[in-house]
Amino acid sequence: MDARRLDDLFAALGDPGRRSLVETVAARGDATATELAADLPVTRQAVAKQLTALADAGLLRATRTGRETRYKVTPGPLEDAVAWMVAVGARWDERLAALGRSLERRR
Amino acid sequence: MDARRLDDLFAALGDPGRRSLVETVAARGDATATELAADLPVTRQAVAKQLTALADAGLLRATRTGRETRYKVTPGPLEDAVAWMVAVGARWDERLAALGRSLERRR
DNA sequence: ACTATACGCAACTGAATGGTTGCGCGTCCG
DNA sequence: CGGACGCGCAACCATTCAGTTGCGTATAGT
Repeated sequence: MDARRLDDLFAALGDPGRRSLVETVAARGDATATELAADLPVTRQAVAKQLTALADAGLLRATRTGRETRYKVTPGPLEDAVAWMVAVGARWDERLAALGRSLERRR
Repeated sequence: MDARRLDDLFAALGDPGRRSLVETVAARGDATATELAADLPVTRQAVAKQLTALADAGLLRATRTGRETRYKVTPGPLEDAVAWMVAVGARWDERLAALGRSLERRR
């Protein structure tokens, strides 16, 4: 488990605004910075910054086609985060332990 | 799912130092601020602040006995975080979807 | 009783960060 | 070709926050 990657991942998820962005992108399937900014009280650049941060964390993937760059969800890193939580909490929580076994089985 | 609680939770987990603290407490079973600060290049107050932040997020529970307050892990909130990740990523990742089904079954 | 220990609270400082504005560059379309 | 659209980069500002120092208080041990 790469600790450095987990750092970026959790830090990215730590901000409510960024987490909300991930939710919206997930709901839409994909989206651009300007599209997302249209429904938010912030500028496009602010959203773009957050999106690049999320992309750096591995949560989103940017694909530039023509003059627009679309972002979509790449849920792989979420598994690492889940794995960390299970590793920490399994000892004290039976449901997390069960989840850990389920995760292990699927590997 | 309480969004407010998730905010505190992810924000608490977002800091590498704090996450490391959770790991150490989990490994020891329980610990005090001074104990943890002894192995770290920071002061006790710094650690104490982080511990109270983690306690506010619901990840740790403080128990004062005599003149010392011991912290231990309360993994319940981690399930909420896992649930959020599953909700976001299940559509794009079969393993997360499977995890979601497993989580649902256990409810 | 006296000292050492362990803690919490408050004020301060420096760094990180979210947001803004301004600008320049590539891309689509009339 | 020329204007509009979409994006990224850079500088700047305000806020937040982690960490420190200092102090007061309660508990444990001698």
